[in-house]
Amino acid sequence: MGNESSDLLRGTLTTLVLSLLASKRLYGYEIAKEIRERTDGLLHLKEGSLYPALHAMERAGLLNAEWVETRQGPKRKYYLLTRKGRSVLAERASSWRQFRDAVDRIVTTQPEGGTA
Amino acid sequence: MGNESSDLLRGTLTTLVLSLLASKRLYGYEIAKEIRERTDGLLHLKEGSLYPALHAMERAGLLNAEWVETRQGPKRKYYLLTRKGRSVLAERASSWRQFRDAVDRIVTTQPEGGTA
DNA sequence: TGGCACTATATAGGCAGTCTAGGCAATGCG
DNA sequence: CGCATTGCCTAGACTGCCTATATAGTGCCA
Repeated sequence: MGNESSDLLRGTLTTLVLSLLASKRLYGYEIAKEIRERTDGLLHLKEGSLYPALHAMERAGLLNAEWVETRQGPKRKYYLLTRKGRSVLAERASSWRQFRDAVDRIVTTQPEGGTA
Repeated sequence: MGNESSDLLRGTLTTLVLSLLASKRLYGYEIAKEIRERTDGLLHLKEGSLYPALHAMERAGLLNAEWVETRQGPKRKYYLLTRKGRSVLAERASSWRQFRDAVDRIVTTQPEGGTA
């Protein structure tokens, strides 16, 4: 029945990215690393998911991008929230909490019961 | 960018159904209703999602089904957890909590910041 | 009698977001 | 030189939830 953690991630990835970018500008590779580290490896979005998502968010006017040369290594594409991105983040974060609480209302309840 | 609440649901639907069936046997239509009511309409899985999901879970050995005639109206197909279903529920519920906490570690943090 | 709403299950086909798998380029290290 | 790491990117596959539709029995009301 598919990859569970990918499916859980679905619909949350955008919210996660927006949340990280709320406090400081980050580049793609860094976003992936942050999420991995801040969740002890539990969440790790693949680059094949992240970059297209970033592009979509940019197209949707949620992010602005800016290329930055580095002294060493490849150049980085930094992203930061637009005003619209900030307001979408607020909505998204709110729906996440509602969704989370709704699920908890059903899942966290664990009464004893018989087995078939 | 698609239907957000559907995407959030993705990967959780199975867990929700298993959770409900942990306490008592239910039929499909009833499951949908319960979830809608217990979450004040916030979560409502469509029949086109629910029935195929139930079939898949049955095929996977998580549920047993049993047809029951009713005095009035169409007959109902009641589902109840198998032993395997119960153990999968335990795993699923656990990953849900881990996922939930991981997301909260990133999303719930909302520092002030400038806008682009 | 016809029409509608509700209960109840079911399926086919579509959509979209994540993944797999690959490519490109620069740096540093053994 | 080969390899790991950083860093970005894309095409195509996968898959689970969706829309839309079908079937069928019941009850209600005009």
